[in-house]
Order: sequence, then structure tokens, then C-alpha cells
Amino acid sequence: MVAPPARSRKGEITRAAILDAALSVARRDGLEGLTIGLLSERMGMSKSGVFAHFGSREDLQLAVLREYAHRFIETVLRPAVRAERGLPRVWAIVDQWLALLAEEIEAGCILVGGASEYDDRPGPLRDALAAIVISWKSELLRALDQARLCGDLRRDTDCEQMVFEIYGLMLMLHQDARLLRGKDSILRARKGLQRLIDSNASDINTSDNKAGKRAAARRPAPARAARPRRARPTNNQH
Amino acid sequence: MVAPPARSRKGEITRAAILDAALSVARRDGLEGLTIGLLSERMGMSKSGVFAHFGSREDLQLAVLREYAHRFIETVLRPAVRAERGLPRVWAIVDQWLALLAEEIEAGCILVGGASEYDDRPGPLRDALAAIVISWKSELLRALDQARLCGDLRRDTDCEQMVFEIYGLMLMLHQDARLLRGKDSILRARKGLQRLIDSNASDINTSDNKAGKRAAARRPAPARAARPRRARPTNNQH
DNA sequence: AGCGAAAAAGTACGAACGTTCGGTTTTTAC
DNA sequence: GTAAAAACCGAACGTTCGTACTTTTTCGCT
Repeated sequence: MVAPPARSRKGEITRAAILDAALSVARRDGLEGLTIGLLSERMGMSKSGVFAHFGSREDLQLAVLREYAHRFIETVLRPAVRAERGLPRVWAIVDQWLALLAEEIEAGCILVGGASEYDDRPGPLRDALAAIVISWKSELLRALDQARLCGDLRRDTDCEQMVFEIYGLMLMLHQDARLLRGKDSILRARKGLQRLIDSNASDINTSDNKAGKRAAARRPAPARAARPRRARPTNNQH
Repeated sequence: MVAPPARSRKGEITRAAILDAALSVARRDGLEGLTIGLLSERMGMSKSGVFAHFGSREDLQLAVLREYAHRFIETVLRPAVRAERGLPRVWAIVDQWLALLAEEIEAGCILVGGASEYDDRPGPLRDALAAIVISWKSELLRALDQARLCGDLRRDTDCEQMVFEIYGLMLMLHQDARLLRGKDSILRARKGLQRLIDSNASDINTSDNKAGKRAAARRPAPARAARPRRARPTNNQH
């Protein structure tokens, strides 16, 4: 709305290429470490050439942030709507999220980095970042609430609390895998998720009264993610 | 090793004052946003005057990091050793940690911010940061292991997993309270901790066989969040 | 009081930052 | 093919950065 006056062919192409390079820079050095000089160098073009595509550095950062958020949603949420409502979809989301973080172990997540960069600096970037996080949390909340309403989770489940704890596990995974280079971070995160969701699943569904209606707390299949093997026993015991 | 040749009286005083100001700057803008010019301005002295106290900017950052870590340990761990081993001590640590974060909602935690600033930049700062986090986690692990060995936690408790999840809740609390300005972040974190610890506590200790020996899974009282007063009735009082 | 040392200020440097502007090249449209 | 429009370059601007030197002020001690 501010800047993009519908440039024509070539312009959009290089703009997209710049944005792509900017994303990888921002992943490594944070949005605050994203600099036009470095970016132009990496693109093999002049500073002013890069600059012209975005009205200012801040607009560049905003564009990067929005692009990242778009890809995030597309990667994590989009594929999950094909899973049926309830716990299957919750697990689909969570597994995609884990898979994304597993890939990003080498690169870093802009939402995580940005959150601590801008939590104290008012401005458009902070606002955009907060809006993205809030909207993502509400998507997750919706999936959980559906699971609750359709009986996969107990009726008294505090879904917002679950969002809080799931997100916390993802944050810990991110830090543990990237700063500490922990080898089993993903397994730890997954174990935490398992425990969290199981403890809120409606009566262990091995129960008799409701059985047959729907296999509620079933887990969705290992699902590929980063590493080769998986296969993990579900909620029974481990 | 480079710089501090044991200055005399006045020098140490202003050095400490600079460090103090540097801490508050680093809390707001991160270690990477800590700049000598801004710091000197805030101190009402010249850039070179500030600079002389630390051999370089990096040494300044390292000093800030170490100072913060020292205060963290002193605030969170030290008071907890007065609580008796086992769950009481675990709760004492966790409560102190929560209280610290509650105060820091306005200021931000350098360990959290630094973790995502340096997780991709090799160097002394990253090394120091990782060492601090690891050592803190091992302290927490020790307290949990004691609780396990003395029977407060089940014998098959995965204490490293608990460290992972506790830390994750703290990270989430930090982000939620600071970026999103969530009002009930502390309560959510506390609820998560409660659930986590309870689910690993040895048979609900309301049991008969072991009763009387020790009130294992006792909770420390709701405790008001964030705001004014202190004086938390920890396990007994303090 | 005065002397030596430590602390602070002052000055200057090269580099990088975001941004502006005028000119040149390339792409687009007819 | 030609003219308008968009894309890109190159140089320069004013700041700010960290750091290196020199000079002045201040402190600590006999």
C-alpha cells in the first residue's frame, strides 16, 4: 500500500530475488543486521539499485518480515487443513512446524529472532511482528478449539494454555538447537508435545463408552521431518 | 586478560557505574545494540573515557554478559539453597526465576536476547553465552536430580526433559510478556510449571504409605504476579 | 604541598551506515 | 524502430561506529 506501485516485469523479478537474499541475511543476522550495503554486495548490484526497490530500509525489513510470515503460514498451516479436524489436524500443524524448525536449524527463524530484537522498540516493525505472532497463535488456538469441541480434547481443556506451552517448546527447541547445538532437541520438543497433548486428550480413548465413534487421540504417522527415521509410540507409554 | 590491570579506587567505581548503565542499555537494545557512543552520552562522559575502561567493545560486551550472569545466579540460585533439597528447592528456584522475569518484563533478559543474536555468529560472545546457558541448565538439572533421588519425583523422571520444558516456559513467558504485553503470562507460565512438575511428582503424596515422611509435592502458594510487593511465601517462609 | 600515576577528555582516522541525486542503460509499449 | 518509462549505477552527503593517539585534569600518597 505504501510503496509497490505495480512495477513491470523485470522489476518484480529482481525485487523478488532481492527479497529472497534479504530473507537469508535476516535469518542469520536478524532484521536489525540486515543492511543494504551487504545485501547489494551479495546481489552483485549497487546500493542505490537495491534501495530503489524499497522506499527505505524499514520498508525492506517490513517486506522481509511479511514474506517470511507468508511462507511460514503456507508451510505450516496450509498442508494441515487436509487433515481432518481435531487432533489429527493439530498434530499435522505441530509436525509441520517441527519440520520447518528442523530445516531452519541452520538458518534461524525470523519470528523468534525478531521477537527479542523489537520487544522494546516501538515502531512499525514491532507492530507487524506482534500482529504476525498473534495471528499465528490464534490459528493454532482455533485448531485446538476444534479438537476440544469435537471431543478429541477434554471439554475443560484450557486451549490458550496449550498454545502457550506448545509455543514455548518451539522456542526452546530453536534456542537449544541453534545456540547449544543440541542433538536431541527435536526429540525433546516432540516428547514435550506428546505429554502436553496426551494429558489433555479426552479419556484415554482406549475407553469403551465412546469407542468406535472416532479414534480420537490417534497420532498422525511419523511424518517426514529433516532426519531420516522416526517412528514413535503414541500415548500409551514410552 | 587483555585489559583489567587492577585499577585503583576511583577507576573501579566509574567502571562499575558504566557497567551498570551498559546493562540497562543491553537489556533494551541487545548486546549488539550496545554502543560506546550511546553509553558515554548516557554517562555524561566522553567516548574515549568510557572506552579506556574496557579494551574494546567486545570486552565491554563480555563484561556485561558476565555481570548479568553473575546477578542472575545470585538472584535465582543463591536464595534457593536455603530451601531443603528436593521439590521445595526446585520450587524455590523456579519461583525466583519467575520473580526475576516479572521484574524484567520492563527491561528484558540479556540471555534470551543474546541467544538469538549470536546463535549464528561464532566468536567469544557466542561461546560465553552458550557456556552460561549450559551452566545454568546444569544447575537446574542438579536440583531436579536431587528431587528425583530423594523421592520427590518419580524414579523414572527424565530430568533433562524437565529442564527443557521449564526453560521453554520461561522463554515463552519472556516473549509473551514483552512482545505481546500479555497480562496473564506469568500465570500461564506458572500453570505450565505446576502441571509439568506435578505430572512427574511421585505418587500424589496424598498417599498413605509414604505420608508424613515429607510433604513432597506441596506448592508454594499462588503468589501474586509481577506488580508491587514481594515477600513470596516460598515453601515455608523467608 | 607536590609529585607520579591513573582517569578522563580531546582529536582524528577509516569504514559503514541510510539516503539523495543526476546520469546511463535497459526494458517496455506502440 | 523509436520514444517513453522503468531499472540501475556511481558518487557524494552527513552520521555514527570502533579505535588509536595525545593532552589535560584529577586523584592518591608521602
